[in-house]
Amino acid sequence: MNTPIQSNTKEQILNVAERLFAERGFAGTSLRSVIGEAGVNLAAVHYHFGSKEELFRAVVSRIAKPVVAAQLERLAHCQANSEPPSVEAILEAFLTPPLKVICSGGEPGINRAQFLGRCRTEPDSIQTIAQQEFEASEQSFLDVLQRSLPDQSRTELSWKLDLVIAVLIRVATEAGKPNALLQGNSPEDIHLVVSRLVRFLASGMRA
Amino acid sequence: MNTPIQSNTKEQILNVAERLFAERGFAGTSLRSVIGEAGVNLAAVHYHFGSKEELFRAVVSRIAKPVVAAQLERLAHCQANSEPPSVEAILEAFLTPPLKVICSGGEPGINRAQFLGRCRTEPDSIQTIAQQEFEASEQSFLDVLQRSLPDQSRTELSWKLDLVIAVLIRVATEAGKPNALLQGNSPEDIHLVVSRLVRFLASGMRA
DNA sequence: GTCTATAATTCGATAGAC
DNA sequence: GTCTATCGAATTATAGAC
Repeated sequence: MNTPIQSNTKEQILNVAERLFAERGFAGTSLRSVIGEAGVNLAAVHYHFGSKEELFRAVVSRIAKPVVAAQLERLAHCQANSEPPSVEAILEAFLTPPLKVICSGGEPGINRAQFLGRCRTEPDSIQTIAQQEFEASEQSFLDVLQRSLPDQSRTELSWKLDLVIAVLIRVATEAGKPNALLQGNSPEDIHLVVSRLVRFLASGMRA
Repeated sequence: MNTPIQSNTKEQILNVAERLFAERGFAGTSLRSVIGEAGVNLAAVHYHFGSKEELFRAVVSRIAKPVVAAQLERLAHCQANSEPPSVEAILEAFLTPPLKVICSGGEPGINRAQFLGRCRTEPDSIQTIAQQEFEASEQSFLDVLQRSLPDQSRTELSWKLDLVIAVLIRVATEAGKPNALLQGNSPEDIHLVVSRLVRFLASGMRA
């Protein structure tokens, strides 16, 4: 069984890049600072990722992929129960996966939350990269929301979902801090927080 | 009249620091990059502000002071009309001043919005500095909210107000972009956006 | 004082040996 | 896959003409 051992260089770079991007932002993080802490060669970054932007995209993608998959699965599940689903069910499907993934990671989890928050204050060219990774999910949720709230324009639902995401990211970034909404990372903790957020947001979506 | 002319060195440093902190974050901004663009000596920073952290606080403070003052004035005004005021009136008093200040500045206004967004993704030690500058206002609004919504615990109102701020900052940061909620900066634009946000948030505050 | 030319640095990216 | 060496672009600093 000569299964080629996956070098840990790639993952090492991703781990350091995730933390440094979270701490210093995209422009503030040089590739040389990443390879320094990761203990790898500069050329390895370009070999594995191609460019700094693609490295950034890979960091986003590693976070986004399981989240988006879980969101779409939950969305399909609640559509199977009723079509269109209630606003509450849609919000629950949207909010639960990111909170689960981000909270179940300990120290790296905090980095990921901070990283996602950072993405939204980056210049447009970078913010777009992050946006693209979550776009498929957001469009699907917008489609279902549109059917659940047919009286509202796409534009209106669009900025409302954007504000839902702002709330979600704030909760994730603050997780674990004193007085934060989200303290532990047990399924019960997450379920409680999601139901509170749904109550906080659902009527605003309808308004 | 030997009134000492206020050197513009201090303001110059503040202007450049505001922009660089917004673009690169606290850690990503070196004092040398600030003094470089400001055209002043490194020692001037320590003379006027004492340290990099205090410079950061000064930048926050310059943004926060007029915003907080206007918020408290509006809060007092709506308390004069009815005590306790409605949730809608409280939210309107809270949201209007920052949107006005941030939107009426052109290019620097965008910097300020981005800066405030950045603050919330900084490490705790830095985030705390920003928090302190807005604390007086937030406490006052929490007090009034508490009387307006006596059934909810302080803790509950606290995280809800925190999410209101997350929404506010998102709207400010996105201002002017395509599909953004806030496009222009006329009083009518701002009033329309505030009323939409109040509708989006008010029922969630009560839930 | 202001402007231009250029030297020095930093950074992302690539080629080629191993 | 990893390394050394180097390129080209962008930025910053300095020198010198006017």
